[in-house]
Amino acid sequence: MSRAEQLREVFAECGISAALEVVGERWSFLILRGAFNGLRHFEEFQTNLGIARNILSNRLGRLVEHGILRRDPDPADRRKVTYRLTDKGRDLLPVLLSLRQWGERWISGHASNPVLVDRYTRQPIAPITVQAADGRPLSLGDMEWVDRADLDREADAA
Amino acid sequence: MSRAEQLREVFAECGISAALEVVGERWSFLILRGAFNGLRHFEEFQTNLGIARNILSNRLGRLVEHGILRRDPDPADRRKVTYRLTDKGRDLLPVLLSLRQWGERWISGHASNPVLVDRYTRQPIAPITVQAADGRPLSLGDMEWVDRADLDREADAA
DNA sequence: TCCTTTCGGTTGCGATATGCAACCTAATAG
DNA sequence: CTATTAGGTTGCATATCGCAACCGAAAGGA
Repeated sequence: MSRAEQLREVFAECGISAALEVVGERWSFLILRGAFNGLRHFEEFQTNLGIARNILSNRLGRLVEHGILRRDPDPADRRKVTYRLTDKGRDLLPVLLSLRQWGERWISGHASNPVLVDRYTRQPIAPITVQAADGRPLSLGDMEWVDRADLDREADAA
Repeated sequence: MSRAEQLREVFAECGISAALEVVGERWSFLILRGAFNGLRHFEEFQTNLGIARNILSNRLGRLVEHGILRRDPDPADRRKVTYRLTDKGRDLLPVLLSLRQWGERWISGHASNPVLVDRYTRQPIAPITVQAADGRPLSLGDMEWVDRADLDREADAA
């Protein structure tokens, strides 16, 4: 396989493409942010985010389809529908938070409100970093992209 | 300020909105992924990602404008232009990696290739997690959203 | 009971973004 | 001195988006 073919395959099967298929549209992240902040109903999302109703409808539908939100009727009021995060959706938190921290650091220049704190110590959460298996923080210079086949071969040789 | 006004302000000034203004378009993340994987030239991005040339041109321009990529002429061949990550761009790595890990876990179902390893131990990097200031991993139940003013008041009271 | 409001949408329409293919200019290669 | 390569730009068709108006079912109020 040529270098070019290899790269093309890499890009096609990468988890990033897969993830972007599902949450890549402009409003998806903002809807998820809303859900993490406690929004549950259509009208709440609409008025708080300022999103067009048809787009919101479409995005909520997609997120439900992909198992990121669950859609349930509200038992107390049958007009209402509640949207809430599934485990799959909740697992997007590191993505949202790292994006938020980057935006705070490099674009808006200050911490946003509200702050996400450790419930017990009341300390804000730490910046999200890339770490080694043992927990050491890694910077780009400490890391290397390795083809999985090569990595297996290294392991065998050792 | 009403609860609704408060929330609306929260959403408008949030780091996520700021970040999405810059890297929120569909192809931006994929271009950045390419840059992290060593792509440098227009034609490399175009053939490897399969992106339309006009869109690629536009996105590269935007990323350069926002200081995420640097655009330099290639000293060896004056037809060529090299695009490379700035510090601001490199700092997006946690976002890219957490998105990739999520896609691998919940969509494609398997680890992508190539693997990012610790250069010295040859171990793949750890899953990206949310941690407390002291490094303890936190799950959603361990955390709480707090208004910054309230948090300051708590600190004063203590 | 009838009237009004709320909720979660859908529909129509114009503006915007996207993808594709052809074309262009400068620089290099042969 | 011709062909090829690199990095775009242009035109055109299509897809997506945002806005505003509308809708049906369910509550709420008199």
